[in-house]
Amino acid sequence: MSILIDPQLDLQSVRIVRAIADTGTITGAARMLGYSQPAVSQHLQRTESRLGLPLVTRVGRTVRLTEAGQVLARHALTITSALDAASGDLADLAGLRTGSVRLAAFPTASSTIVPRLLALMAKDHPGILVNYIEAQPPEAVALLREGSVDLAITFGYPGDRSDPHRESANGLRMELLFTEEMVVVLAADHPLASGPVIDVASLADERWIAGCPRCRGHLLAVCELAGFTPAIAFETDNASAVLNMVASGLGVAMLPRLALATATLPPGAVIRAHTPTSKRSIHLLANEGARRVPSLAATSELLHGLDGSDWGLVTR
Amino acid sequence: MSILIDPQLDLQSVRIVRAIADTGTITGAARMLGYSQPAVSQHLQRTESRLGLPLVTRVGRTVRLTEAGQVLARHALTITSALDAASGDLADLAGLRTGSVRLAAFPTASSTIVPRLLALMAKDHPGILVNYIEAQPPEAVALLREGSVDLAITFGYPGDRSDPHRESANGLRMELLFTEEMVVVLAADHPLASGPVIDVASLADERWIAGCPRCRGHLLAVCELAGFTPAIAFETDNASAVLNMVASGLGVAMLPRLALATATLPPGAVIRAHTPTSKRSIHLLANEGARRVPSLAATSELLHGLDGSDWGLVTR
DNA sequence: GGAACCGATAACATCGCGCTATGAGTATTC
DNA sequence: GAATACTCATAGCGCGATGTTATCGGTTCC
Repeated sequence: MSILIDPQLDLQSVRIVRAIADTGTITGAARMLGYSQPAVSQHLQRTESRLGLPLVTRVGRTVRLTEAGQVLARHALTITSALDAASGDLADLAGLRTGSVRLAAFPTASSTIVPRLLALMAKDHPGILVNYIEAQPPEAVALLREGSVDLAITFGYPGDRSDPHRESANGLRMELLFTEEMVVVLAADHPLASGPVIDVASLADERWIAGCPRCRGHLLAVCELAGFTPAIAFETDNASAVLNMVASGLGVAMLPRLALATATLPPGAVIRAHTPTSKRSIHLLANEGARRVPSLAATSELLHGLDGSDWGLVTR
Repeated sequence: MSILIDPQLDLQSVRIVRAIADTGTITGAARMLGYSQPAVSQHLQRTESRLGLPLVTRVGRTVRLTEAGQVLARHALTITSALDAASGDLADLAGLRTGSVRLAAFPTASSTIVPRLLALMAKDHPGILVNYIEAQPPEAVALLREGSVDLAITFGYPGDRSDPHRESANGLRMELLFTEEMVVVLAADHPLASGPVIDVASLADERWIAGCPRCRGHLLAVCELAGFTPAIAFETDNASAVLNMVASGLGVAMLPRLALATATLPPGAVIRAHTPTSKRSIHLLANEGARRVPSLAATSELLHGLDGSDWGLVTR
């Protein structure tokens, strides 16, 4: 289990001895390795003095391996093939022939963005294994920070003061993947459902159904801007539940467009734009330096190229 | 079969990544490897930029291996153990636990010096394999020159102009092992057999039995010095044959003392010193640089320590 | 909020390691 | 047997890789 390698035995020596074994001359070895003849000659002498053993003896005008040289030459193949195997594996990683990506994304993405990504990955880079974990943005960031995950897909709201650009510092890099509009969900028989666009202020007296904590935070911010504090009657991060509660007349809600792609809109609910309009952005978070890891760079590139317009996502 | 190793992957990187995998921090890795923390940090950055792949990511105040880093760490054990195996084998050679010696010696030594040497080698360095070839001095030198043999035990005569010191140039090294006297062999009933010392000149009219070519050359030189040219009736390099021929009254002979150790003196022959006295020397020849090869140095040392006085050899 | 720990960076010194030019010894050639 | 060509060794040189210490920013823990 000793990690101590004899510092007196370096790769160059092994390569040189092997080349001499192959060609029979120092000059030939030098040519094979792309060095000048004196370079090989001197290196050999240095190695011999380090080892305290001659590796070659002069015979005639050429050179012949001593017993020690022959021993080294015999080991050379093993050593070089072990190194070749290692650098081959590294080349596979660099060439995207192998590799793995550990990805975290928020729940709504699990049934929209992520499946589409995985299909693309399987097609373009079949050798790369993707490991997916569902996590809300804060947890996803934590996983990223502790190194349990390589990439995190998160969302954020413009005024959000918890992650927008503060994450880009501290070694984390944030890239914008999509933006999407928030929409208001009303019961189909709601009086305001007749108009195409709804003033949020006109919903001041409604009962609200809120989503996840961060979504609730955004709702509060929007309503505050409109001059009121919403009465939140229910909370659930299940979009389908929200839609059905609205359809049942339990209240109104504000959802991102993407959430609507995960659930079928029940007959009793309608979707409307609102003013002042509000948006949500979807980010890709990665450790600084992920760009240099081929598998992560490839995943990132595919994500950036993804078309989410059928879900109401805007690429930019 | 490519010998080309990715020059972008060096041992240091492998060691560092492995140390980081073990300790979890760069500082710890630096301590483990005996470097300063910035050294490891910078080396890591260089390697990453060479590879085009990050190997670590900062997490909290420590550091974590990326997938590439983990791959490299997994390979690290294989690579280091391959190197450890190589340097272990080299250490065995250096420590005389393994190794081989290819030895050539002249025929008479085969049944005298060499067996004694082999016994000592087996006792002192049981891990070292000795490969022995019998060869007359000229052939032994040729074998040495062409690299087929590591050590050669030869003999030479003082006036011999073929190998005494000319060999010490040209990359061959010659060391004196023993000297021995030449003796005259007479039939027991020979008139001169009664005296203890024989004047060579008094043997001018005898028929001579000569040995190997070089021995014959020496005989000619000695006789020339005594003022005559010997009549050579027979030639054989088999000492036992010579002795029996002399015992049968076919002639007289001059043999080295060592030759007498290889054959029992038949009753009909006697040995006498002669004047002017002549000597033969026994050498160890080796390629320059053999002193630095442990197995050859050990063999040489045992040879120099050998006691051949019971064969009439003089150590010096 | 302060102390301790970790990693990154800056500035700097050194020496490993490559190069070219050249010399000495060996094999091949006519 | 001299001329030629080839191989290895040496000298001299330059540069860049790879260490070092000092210091700073950021994180964790009490």
